Amino acid sequence: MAAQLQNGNILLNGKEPAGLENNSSTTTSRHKRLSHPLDKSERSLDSSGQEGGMQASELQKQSETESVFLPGEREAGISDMEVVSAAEAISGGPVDLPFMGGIPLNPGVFIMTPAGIFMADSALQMAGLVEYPLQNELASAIHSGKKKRKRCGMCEPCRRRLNCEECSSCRNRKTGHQICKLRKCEELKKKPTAALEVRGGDEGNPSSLFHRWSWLICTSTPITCLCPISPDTVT
DNA sequence: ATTAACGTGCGT
DNA sequence: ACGCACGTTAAT
Ligand SMILES: [Zn+2]
Ligand SMILES: [Zn+2]
Repeated sequence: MAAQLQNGNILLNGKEPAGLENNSSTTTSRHKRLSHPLDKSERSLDSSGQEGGMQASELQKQSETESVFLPGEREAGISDMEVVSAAEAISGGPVDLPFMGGIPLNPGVFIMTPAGIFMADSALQMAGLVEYPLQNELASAIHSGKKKRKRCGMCEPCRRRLNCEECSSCRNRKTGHQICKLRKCEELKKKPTAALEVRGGDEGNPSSLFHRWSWLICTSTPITCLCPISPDTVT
């Protein structure tokens, strides 16, 4: 039973058990190609006898995830992605969005949607107003060449919840150790350095989550939140 | 202990 | 440049 507020595990966007980076001199995965290049079949043989596919949590997510109340506007070919973040967060469902984790929840945030008013752990994150501070935190770490980056959780690939099971990554999961190509975070695709800068641009994009949601998001000030919306404020 | 998946280097 | 295999880290 851990389903209750996964994002509640406030890691604090700050320090983790600091001072642990002095083990090996290896930057990360110093690996060598010592094996013969032609032993693929051999590798596939090692099957741990524990694959079958996804595990409980994955399956669970599949079943739930139907409630969508976001302003439809992009419902063309939604397979198993798009909109969900808010729905799940609100419904108290399983929230696996990484950008929700490790963030000091802002208790005083309300979100108004055509479906009603809700309170979110952090509407800002939901709206993509604020980028993952965790990532920012890691920025320095990245520069210093350490620690693995985490998926942003907001890009389209990140929002997919099912492995396609057909891409090379899925097919070679055993040996490849890579996430499904269709689920590979756009952010992680960028070079670590590039990911640090730029980003954002959301504020300028009219079709961004920001513009789509900013009008109904009241920051701070809980209860007294009177959505400051005037007919002419909305674009 | 297991599982997921990032980072890296080599072969192509 | 790209894909693959593997070491390794982070989370369960
Ligand atoms: Zn796939
Ligand atoms: Zn992403």
